[in-house]
Amino acid sequence: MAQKPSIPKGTRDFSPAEMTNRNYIFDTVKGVFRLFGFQSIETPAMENLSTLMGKYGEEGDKLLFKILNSGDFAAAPSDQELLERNSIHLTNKISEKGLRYDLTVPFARFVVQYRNDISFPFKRYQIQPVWRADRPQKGRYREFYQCDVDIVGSDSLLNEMELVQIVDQVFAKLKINTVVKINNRKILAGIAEVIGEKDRIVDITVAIDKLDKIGLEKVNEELLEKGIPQTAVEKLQPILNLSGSVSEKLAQLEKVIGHSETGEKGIFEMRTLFAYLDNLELTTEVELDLTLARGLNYYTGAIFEVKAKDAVMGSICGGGRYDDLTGNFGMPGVSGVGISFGADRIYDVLTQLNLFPAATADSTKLMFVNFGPAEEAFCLPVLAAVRKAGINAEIFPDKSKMSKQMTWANHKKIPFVAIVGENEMAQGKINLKNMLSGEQQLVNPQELIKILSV
RNA sequence: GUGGUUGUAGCUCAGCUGGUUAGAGCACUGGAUUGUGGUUCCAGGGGUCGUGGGUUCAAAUCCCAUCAUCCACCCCA
Repeated sequence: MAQKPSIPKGTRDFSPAEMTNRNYIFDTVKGVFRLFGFQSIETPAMENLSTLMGKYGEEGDKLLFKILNSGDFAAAPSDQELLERNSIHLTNKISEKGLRYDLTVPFARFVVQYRNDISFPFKRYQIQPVWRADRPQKGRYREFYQCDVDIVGSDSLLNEMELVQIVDQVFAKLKINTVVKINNRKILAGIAEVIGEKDRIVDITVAIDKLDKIGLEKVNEELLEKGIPQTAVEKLQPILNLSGSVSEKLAQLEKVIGHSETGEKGIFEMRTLFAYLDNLELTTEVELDLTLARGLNYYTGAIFEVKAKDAVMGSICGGGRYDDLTGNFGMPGVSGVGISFGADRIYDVLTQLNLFPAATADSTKLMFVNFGPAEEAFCLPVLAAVRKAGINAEIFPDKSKMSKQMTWANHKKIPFVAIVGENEMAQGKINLKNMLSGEQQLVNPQELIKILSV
């Protein structure tokens, strides 16, 4: 096969048709964000590695795309360092920038950097691509768009409530049935504390996160494998078996971890949030899921994850509260909470469920057939008038065979074609063809605009 | 990082246990219809069978390697 050009693994091109659908998602999301008082910002694709490293856990650091330093990067490391072949040390010498892994950490950096210009609480949204050096598979890309909304500088649980409302409204508009799973890192920390394995919180949460996927027995196996003592695993069992309503679950949980200060605080936060949510009219299902963990290191309070009920797909939306992210950049004591919509997974879900709207309001409505210079001269003023009336219109740029021009209009799904030749010009009229019905009618320019305006 | 799947025309794929000029549908180009697309009919162009090596009289087909791909695990949007 002849060599074909290609793009890197896990990246994609977007055709005009795909962009129409992607813009439908972005426009929907933006509309809801603005409705709740969020403002847009953008940050660069690349950040200093010092900004990104250490914020996402060990796994996250591995998945960062690093950018090779410009110039003679091979001169920087010493012979000794080159011989060591230690990738981590070497990376520090030859790369100081990386592509952003998410939008939350760059946002925290932004907040600290412009703290004097920002009036808190600061509510921003940001829709940009992020990059992860993951192995691509279904619903997983190396370049994908996140749509983030965050509030920073307020620890009110009203923010958590509004984020759930935003999720609810976005997916209601997109007509995706969803379930919002909510948990709290403080509860997870409380659990780890109570079973006497405070330092193993990551291993414990990662294991119990798999409860509905691999079942209780396998979770216990994994916990033991990771070196959690039998006694601790036993203490965990009542928590893994919790059932009932949200308040029932929380009451049972309180008996077990209530004497942990952190755990109690987590329970209080969840009670408050669910009390708020009870008073809202939500379309989406909301549940307290004590097995929800989420890998990102920086979460400290509520955590969210949203799944589409009718589609096979990982979470399409996720987020949570982070109390000290800005502290990493030298601005302690500022709490933030936010959520991120995965535009590409939402796209895949909408495709799976065939939920994209058929109407394409942004495409061409009228095309003028081109018969040559004389006809052009007649059509161009009419075309200008049509555009002035706000109607998307164009003229075929070349004088080619009519069937070619018609085929082109057809492929572009243009609903009306204006055919103007000698006969029409003699009458000062336009032959307007409806491409759906095939009907044609002779009209003057004013009538043309009137017909197309409806 | 670990395991598996698949690589044949622009796209989606067929090609049985190795056998002569490698096929189909869609797409494309031309014609039937020199001012009419979407339907129909006819004709045409387009393929180092991912790459490299091996077995064989003979390889798209069997073996090895390699690259790419998709899927699953890990982790995550």
